[in-house]
Amino acid sequence: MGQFNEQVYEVVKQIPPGRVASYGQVARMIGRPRNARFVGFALHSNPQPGIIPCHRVVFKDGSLAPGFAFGGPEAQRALLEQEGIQFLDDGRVDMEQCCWEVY
DNA sequence: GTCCTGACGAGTA
DNA sequence: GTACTCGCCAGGA
Repeated sequence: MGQFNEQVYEVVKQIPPGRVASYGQVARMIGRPRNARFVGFALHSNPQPGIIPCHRVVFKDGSLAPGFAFGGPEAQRALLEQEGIQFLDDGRVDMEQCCWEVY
């Protein structure tokens, strides 16, 4: 595996509870602003169970991929709600309040 | 070994 | 405002 995936995991692992990050944001953090695609692909390809909170990585819009792998979008929504993430009426994450800020 | 596809995002037409 | 294309890397067939 290339370091790209490792970097992705490293960043995603650092997302604190109650916060979400977009694929593009993660991609930008690892120095690959155009690799947002592969951020999601990396998580899909090699999700370390219990280490990588994939559910905290969402679209820039705040919504998730159509074919999620947790067991349905409902499962993810439940997980995010448990962490205190607020959902909009559209069923999207409130990126305005929950977007992960890098220190 | 080569070709194709894949959890995105931003720009252009 | 909507639709389409390009960019980028890695893994599977």
